Amino acid sequence: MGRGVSPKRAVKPARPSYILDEQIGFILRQVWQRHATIFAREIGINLTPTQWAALAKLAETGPCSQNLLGRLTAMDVATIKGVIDRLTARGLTETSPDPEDGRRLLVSLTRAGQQLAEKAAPNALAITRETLAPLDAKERETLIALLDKLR
Amino acid sequence: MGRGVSPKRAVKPARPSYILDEQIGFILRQVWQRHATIFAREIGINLTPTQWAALAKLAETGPCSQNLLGRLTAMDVATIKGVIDRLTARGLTETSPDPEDGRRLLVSLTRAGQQLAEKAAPNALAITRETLAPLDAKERETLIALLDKLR
DNA sequence: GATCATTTGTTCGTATACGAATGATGTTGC
DNA sequence: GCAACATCATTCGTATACGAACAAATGATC
Repeated sequence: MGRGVSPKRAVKPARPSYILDEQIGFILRQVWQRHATIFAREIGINLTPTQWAALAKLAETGPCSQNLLGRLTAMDVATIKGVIDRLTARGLTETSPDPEDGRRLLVSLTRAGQQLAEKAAPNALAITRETLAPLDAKERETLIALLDKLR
Repeated sequence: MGRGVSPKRAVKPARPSYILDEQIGFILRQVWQRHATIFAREIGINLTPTQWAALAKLAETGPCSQNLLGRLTAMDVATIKGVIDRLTARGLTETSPDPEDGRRLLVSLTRAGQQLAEKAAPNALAITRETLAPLDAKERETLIALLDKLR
């Protein structure tokens, strides 16, 4: 049925209106996956991207409260707690109550955490480079600028 | 130590070499997060981006094996199994052994799944539009082209 | 200074993610 | 036909993610 009805335009080829592979969400997911793969291979020590974000941010800004660290690293309060719990269990971070605010939990790097952050930073930079390797300098700049508008 | 050694260039201002917010991985994470937030608000039905990817792909290509569906939607075999299990429990997909290959588990949309996919597709397109709303047409095109190189 | 709203942190429940190990089934080479 | 290999699916363990509900501490307001 529906075959040869009219010579005018027949039935629409029924091209599905939604193509997953063309959607920005799916593309972002795949690009992130590729980056995560590169990260796992190159970071050297046993660290996830999230754990590294927390360590790097602590190294960058010094000790801060757990929730603030979560905001600085774009993590939910529940997520940052899990991350810090695991880093603390590994002796890379330590926590103490904030004397100035009884609600806050101050998070800081241990010496081991500091040393690891220093050791891993070059690898992390290499990961950034390798992720962007398919692009030339101008393309990299353009991409970052465009993504910045979508943050 | 190292203080006032030479008047030539003194001590480097110790600007940390690794700035989290400038790294492509962190930027990608934040952009993805914004997209996920838009998705959750706009998709209408109770669906995660991953679940929608599975439904949309099934609607696009018809029934296929669970692992192939996972590859088409960029999911690990363990992940796609969880997704299909939950979609099947909700009556949106169904599975059956492949008569041609005893290893395969054929996944297909139920009628309810089909109807939901049709109903959600416009919302999904709107999500894509809203995610890219901060960019004009040319910028959108450029961004997609650059991200495609990084997939 | 008592009340109310905010902030901080914890916990629970659900849903991705993915590496690794395992077992069942297919395919290929010989 | 069978041995080596690849593919498919399941399961386990660990680690994000995040909404929601909760309790403790703080701040704002009158």
